[in-house]
Amino acid sequence: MLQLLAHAGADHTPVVLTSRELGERLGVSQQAASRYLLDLERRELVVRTLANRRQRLHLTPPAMELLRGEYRDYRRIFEGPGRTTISGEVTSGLGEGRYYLSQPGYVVQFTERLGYAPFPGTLNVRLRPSEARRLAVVRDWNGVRVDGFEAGGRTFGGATCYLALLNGRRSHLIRPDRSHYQDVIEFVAPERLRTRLHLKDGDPVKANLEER
Amino acid sequence: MLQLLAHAGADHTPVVLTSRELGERLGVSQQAASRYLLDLERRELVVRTLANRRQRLHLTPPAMELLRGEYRDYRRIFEGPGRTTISGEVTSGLGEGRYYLSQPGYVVQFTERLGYAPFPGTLNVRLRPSEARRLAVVRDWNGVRVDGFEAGGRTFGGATCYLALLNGRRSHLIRPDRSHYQDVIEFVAPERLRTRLHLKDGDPVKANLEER
DNA sequence: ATTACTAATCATCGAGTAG
DNA sequence: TCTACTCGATGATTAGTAA
Repeated sequence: MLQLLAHAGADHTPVVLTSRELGERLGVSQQAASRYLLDLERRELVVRTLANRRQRLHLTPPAMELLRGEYRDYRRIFEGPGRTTISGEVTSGLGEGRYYLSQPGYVVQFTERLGYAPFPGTLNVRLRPSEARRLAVVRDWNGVRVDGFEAGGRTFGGATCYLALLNGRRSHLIRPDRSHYQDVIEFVAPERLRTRLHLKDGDPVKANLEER
Repeated sequence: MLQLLAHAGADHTPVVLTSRELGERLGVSQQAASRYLLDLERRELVVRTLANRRQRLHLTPPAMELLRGEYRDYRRIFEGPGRTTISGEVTSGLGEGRYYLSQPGYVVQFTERLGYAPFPGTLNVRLRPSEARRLAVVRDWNGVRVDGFEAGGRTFGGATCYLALLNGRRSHLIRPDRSHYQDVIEFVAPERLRTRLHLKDGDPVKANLEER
């Protein structure tokens, strides 16, 4: 149903579609289509405006995210896992990485889903604009999800992690859902990369990114 | 289930997966997973070899075609409809187009699904190798299907049609499932293109192909 | 351990119909 | 017309268990 609505354009503009039409295209009855819509509405995947007997439908961002996830899965089958290289130079952050990676809410998730306890701090890498553009494709990859949570009266956002070999060392690129910077990216690893790789600000680094 | 198997690599090599594992990953019981497999096997989408209690699974070509169709649908949502231009020069076929397009089995399907009664004959266009390569992407598009059938003791293969503007005229590129040539493509239209466009062998033509 | 049958349960569907 | 309710039938799922 979501796929059908997306094809009809409900991803970018409200679309008028009767439940009878939807039912026909889905091969189910009008009643079933109506129920599906109610269900999707309840799950906040579809927003409906009922103007005198005609419903206008449009898809919410979570619905598009869901469809994009499916798209990613199918693309992985036919195009294979994504792979790219990105290079930049080491830079200093504002100590935010250390702060976030000391939050238990993040630590348990990183440990469970990445398979290692993260060193409490991130390595910041500044990208040149051309490199930043190459990073855009990573958005369409299937990464390891880290969910947002609330703690101590504030909310911590979610992120997606992508396996990386940073100068040959196992690490993960972290992409926060709400990213502030575009030219600085952060890596997390089981060890302090700066020490292990003898890096200082301005040193060039190269990361091999792999999907999954 | 098919998607899951494809991800596990069952598209190119047999994979050992218990029904318990499959059930877990699908969020259903072991019994249900077993039933799904039996069903898929009956529909010839999965081939199973049961070696002493361990089943090895692999996906059949029809299953991959089914998944590819899904992939196409999702890609259309996020990448938009495909569009390309292809050029070549008019050539003479062997009169096969006329023969095929006089088969009622094809005529009714073309008429219903393309929206016009096809002129009984195709326009053949010879491509240079560089152009032929650009045609490869069309394989991943969603086209109009024309199914194969049997008539008069022989079988006629299926094909996929793609909307084209050939020198501005509405027509369809025909891609037979079992294509013999790679450098010659065929177009069908409601009228005799050769006459309407005043074409003779060797004349250059340009086709704007659009998905859907 | 497996796969898969049977029986009971449960969810889903469409017909009829109300608003 | 439209959406969406109730309800009986149909279908699917799981638990228990056999092979």
